Amino acid sequence: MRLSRFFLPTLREDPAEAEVVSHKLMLRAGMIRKLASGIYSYLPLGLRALRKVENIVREEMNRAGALEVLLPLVQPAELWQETGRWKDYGKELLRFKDRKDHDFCLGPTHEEVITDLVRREVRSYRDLPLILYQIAPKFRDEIRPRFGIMRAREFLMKDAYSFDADEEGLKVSYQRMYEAYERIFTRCGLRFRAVLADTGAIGGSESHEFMVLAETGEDRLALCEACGYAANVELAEGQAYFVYPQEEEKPLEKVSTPGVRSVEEVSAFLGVPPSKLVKTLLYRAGEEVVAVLIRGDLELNEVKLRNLLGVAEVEMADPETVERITRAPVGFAGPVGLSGVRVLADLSVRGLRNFVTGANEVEAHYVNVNYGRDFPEPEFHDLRVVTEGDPCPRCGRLLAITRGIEVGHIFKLGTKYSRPMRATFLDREGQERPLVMGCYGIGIGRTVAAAIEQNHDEAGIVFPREIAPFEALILTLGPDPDLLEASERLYRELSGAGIEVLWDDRDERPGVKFKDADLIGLPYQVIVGRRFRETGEVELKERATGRRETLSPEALPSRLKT
RNA sequence: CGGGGCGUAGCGCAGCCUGGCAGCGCACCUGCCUUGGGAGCAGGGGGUCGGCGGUUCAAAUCCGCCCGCCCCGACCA
Repeated sequence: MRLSRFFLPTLREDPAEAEVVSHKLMLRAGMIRKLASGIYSYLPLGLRALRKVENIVREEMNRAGALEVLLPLVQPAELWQETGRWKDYGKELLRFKDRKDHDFCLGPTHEEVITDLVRREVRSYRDLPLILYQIAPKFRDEIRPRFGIMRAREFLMKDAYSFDADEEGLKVSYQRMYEAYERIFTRCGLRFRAVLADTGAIGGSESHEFMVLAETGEDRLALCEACGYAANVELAEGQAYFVYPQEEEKPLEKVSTPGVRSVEEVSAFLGVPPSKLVKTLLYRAGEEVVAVLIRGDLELNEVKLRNLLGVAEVEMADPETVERITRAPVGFAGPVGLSGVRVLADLSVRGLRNFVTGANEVEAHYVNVNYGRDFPEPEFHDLRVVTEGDPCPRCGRLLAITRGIEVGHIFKLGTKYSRPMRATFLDREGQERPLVMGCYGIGIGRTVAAAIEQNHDEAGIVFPREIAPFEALILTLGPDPDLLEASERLYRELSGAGIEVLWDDRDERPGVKFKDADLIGLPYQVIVGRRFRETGEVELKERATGRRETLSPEALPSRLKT
């Protein structure tokens, strides 16, 4: 492709709207443009990178025995009512009516549609296992679209669904997909980890997320280098017991703490470390309000709380509720004398003696609080976010916390959808049984963004070879006819050798061409300039390393093929 | 949805506080010149100042309402 005929609007400056590198670079490199919040157009260069990832995914899905289909984006409400998700999915599901006033939605995911398809066609265990997938747009009306294409509302996703006769079969399908995912992200040139994950709104029993390791990732991961344990901190298990020194119980004392509310303030005011404080957090879970006690220096894990309470959603109680229950403004809640709510406590509180809590009274805290004596022993559960240096729940060594970008997520669904939708088959004994399902997603655009997040420098993108929009860029430095002629010959030869090559034949000065070349980050730059005039040779620059070599034009095709 | 910020030429921004010519850099067009890291000179085109309403002799600027976008939190590929 000749650059003079290509559509590549590069930007010299960072766009004001972009914050993270991948977003800035994708805009600057002319890969994407925004149409509305979370809604993007792909320009030719961006689309080529997207297609590269898409093709890797397609190849590996096919290799794993999955079959490609294409499912509708627009879906009737009736299907979603069958599984109850028309009510449960919330505002992320974009709903609308057609001209006949029938309810529809844009598909944020396709469990309902695929289950409907399969229940109509699959009758027998002989048809199983079956894995279907598609690579198609999804629409999720995200609360806060972010980071460009990384969290878009409309995005391209690969979603696969497995159907098996039993749990054993599901295990095999799941493993097969897990391995395909490892191959996919490896081929995309990414450093990633598969981690245990919460199943969230999709549901099911077991789940792994594939996380690209990057500082800008929205997720935190707990990793144990000793035994390989890896989990999203959302569900990484906190250690069972903290061992506290045995202290004598001291007498309960109420102290005045004027204007002092937060853990830091109380800690500084009383001269007591945060780990000697116990926070009392009030949460609303549906109709119920619960109080959760947790050590002052630790963070409550809302996912664990949600799963413990068996509800879809928990949220911090609003100030009015806090005041009604504690009879004090926010900042002074405590377990002593608290009534009318269920009191839960993180394991970090077990065994802790003589701690500090709010006194349920304006500007007052209790010191030397002890459960069992000053208030009833609470229910202890693992409710905290694990932190750096926590022991690994498997082997007890220290956990490290890193950040990651979720590019893939796989779930064992079981019969969560097949049962309500009555997707059944007849087993060998002629028994009707529900299909056992799994589902497997990959964010295609997100994978491109994550790859850029992980592979760039000050000058621009450094595309991993397998997903680069082109393999090489020929830079013709100067308007001389002989340079142009030689460049064109090279361009034809490389193209003819099956190498995807872009030729910067624009009438621009060398500096402009070099800057754009580094910005768009193709793996190789072929420089036809001064050296060619002198010796008839061209220069090959590797984008990733900056390494340059000089060689004859004839030697180039075979050099680039290795 | 809560909190913070921003909307002025294609992009990046100044002007707004203190009302009175709509500006700067880059990009774009023409000519000359230049060709190994975003050249130079000369000339030129491009604006509902996010929208609507109000105040005023006069509004980008002051006031009100609305819209859009970005960032931080809860959701997710």
